[in-house]
Amino acid sequence: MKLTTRGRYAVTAMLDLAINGGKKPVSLADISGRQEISLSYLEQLFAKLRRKQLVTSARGPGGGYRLARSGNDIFVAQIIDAVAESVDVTNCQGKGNCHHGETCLTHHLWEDLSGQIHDFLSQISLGDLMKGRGQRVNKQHTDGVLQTLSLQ
Amino acid sequence: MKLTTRGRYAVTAMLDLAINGGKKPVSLADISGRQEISLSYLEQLFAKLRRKQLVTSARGPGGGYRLARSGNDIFVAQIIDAVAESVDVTNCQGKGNCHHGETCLTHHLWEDLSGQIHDFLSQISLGDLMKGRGQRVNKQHTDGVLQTLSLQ
DNA sequence: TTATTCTTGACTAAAATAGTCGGGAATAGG
DNA sequence: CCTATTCCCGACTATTTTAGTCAAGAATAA
Repeated sequence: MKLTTRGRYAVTAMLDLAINGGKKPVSLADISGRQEISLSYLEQLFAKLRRKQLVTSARGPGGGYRLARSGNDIFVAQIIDAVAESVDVTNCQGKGNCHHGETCLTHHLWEDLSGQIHDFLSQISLGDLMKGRGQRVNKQHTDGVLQTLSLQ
Repeated sequence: MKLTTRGRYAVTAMLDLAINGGKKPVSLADISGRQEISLSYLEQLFAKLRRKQLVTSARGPGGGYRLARSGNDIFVAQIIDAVAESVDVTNCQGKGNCHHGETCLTHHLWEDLSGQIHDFLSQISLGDLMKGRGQRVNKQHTDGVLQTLSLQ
């Protein structure tokens, strides 16, 4: 899990799609205009989003992109994972010098931490972001964890 | 808030310090050896950690670094913030074309999201990471949010 | 038929990251 | 005092990633 402007672009573009997408698909040119992201760059991002089946496409005039499913079923973690290469965590693995040492300990701890962040972002959907500003969202999770998101 | 290997290095190094730091300070050479991080690179990271008062230093033979306070009072978010430059979020602000538009909306939503991640990482201390592997940590927060961290 | 829009791949510029190098300054121990 | 150790600091470099460009092509609605 990497958090950079790239992921921000993708989330922003997907949110634009969620907001402006009705029956008609939304063209990248429109998103590019509204969000001030380069068209060609958007093309690269949406190629990845499509491969991960987060959006569907339609060519030709009046074409564009649609969310592949409801915004309530698309989560921020999925978007970020789709556009960002996964972090390489193969730093000490396979080497002989970290069998029982500290390296692997801290290494795994970081992996766990990264997993926590991932889980956290897996709980926030595009729908949540749309409900958005000035409100509070309470979500009950399967594992009984109560998470209060202040999206204000 | 950016999550890259740089932050991982810093968290790893600080955790090494928390584990191996007793009465004696820990030298960067030791950390470099154990964690396989370049000494000069560690020097850069610790210069920032010191400026943010997360560690204290002692020069000369037998010198090194110490945690500035208990590991229970040093949080992952503070470490990452110390070594990573803050993300520039001044993309649309100050321009005339985003007064009431979508740009500012999504922009702020991302800011909020970033804040959520920050809050999340502000709840995990070095002490939590040390208790570590194979356990579960329950933390009760001031705002009444129950957060279950599985550090396994 | 044509304009529109996605699709793809190769390429480039700029920025961030990771790491190097060399010279200092402080200080514990002899 | 001398010396090895360790932090301290700034400049520099190589590599990788990011962001963006360009060009050609395929599908399709009107």
